[in-house]
Amino acid sequence: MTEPDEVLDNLAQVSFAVMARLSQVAAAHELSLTQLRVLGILRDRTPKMAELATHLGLDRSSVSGLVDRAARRGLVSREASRDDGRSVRVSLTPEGHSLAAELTAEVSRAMAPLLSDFGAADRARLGVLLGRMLA
Amino acid sequence: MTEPDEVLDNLAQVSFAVMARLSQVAAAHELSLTQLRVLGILRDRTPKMAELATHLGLDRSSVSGLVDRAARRGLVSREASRDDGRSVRVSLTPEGHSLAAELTAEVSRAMAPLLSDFGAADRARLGVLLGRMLA
DNA sequence: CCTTTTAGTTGGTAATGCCCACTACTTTAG
DNA sequence: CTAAAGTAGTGGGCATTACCAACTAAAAGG
Repeated sequence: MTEPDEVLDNLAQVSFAVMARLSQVAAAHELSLTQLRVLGILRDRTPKMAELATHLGLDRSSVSGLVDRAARRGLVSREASRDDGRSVRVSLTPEGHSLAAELTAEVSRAMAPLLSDFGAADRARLGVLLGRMLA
Repeated sequence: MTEPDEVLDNLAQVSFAVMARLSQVAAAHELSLTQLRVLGILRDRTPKMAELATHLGLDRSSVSGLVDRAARRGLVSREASRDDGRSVRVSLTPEGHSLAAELTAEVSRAMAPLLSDFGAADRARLGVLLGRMLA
């Protein structure tokens, strides 16, 4: 009998639940999940295209189009690097910043129900365990 | 100051990490994440199209194409319901079943590193906490 | 019956994300 | 210093994803 690993199974299930909620928040603002991620990443970074691609786990060419569309909406802007004439730095516009802030709040609100019946101690425990997974 | 909720933040991060690993497994078999999900769902179910759509959180029309492509690869098959001439039941072919089994194993293998420095007690604790989120 | 609801498919559209080829700039060698 | 090799980003071509709206076929209700 193939004993399914319950922890991993739950982890996958929870991850899908999280993604569903994130997608919903994104969709409410006419954004894809990836665009949401981009805004999240740019909230405290100003990476080159290639770095952004690495963060997202995507091909550089995919990020080109992604940034194109975000720029067309006035959410991000490209600035040429002065130290390297090839690279481009991507950053949030003021508009992008305020949207990102709003999205952060909405994401928290959307995810909170997942922990609705968690006390402070359990939340803390979970936070620590999840944190160790990111190490 | 916007105090970021660390638990939720970690949860989102971990979820993205899980998705990345799942996508990798899927891609290694020329499947999308959604196709992987379909195979997972069909492993212990034989739903109608509409039920499958609900499970995936997708539009019925999206599932039509999804099943089309999976069927073209010989992984799933459609059978007309006899009790309802409109509905269609989707099920795994033998080929789909063996692929699904293989994928299950690979998914476990791909996700395991996330818990590499977890002892049995921590794994159990995490499993319980995650399980409560799914209730 | 005849109308309304339901199941599924089809067509049209936009976005995603890959690979490959290309340009432009940098770096390294010779 | 110049030629070759490498790196950054873009663009085209492609299949897939997923939406909506319109459609066909079957079922249910009046």
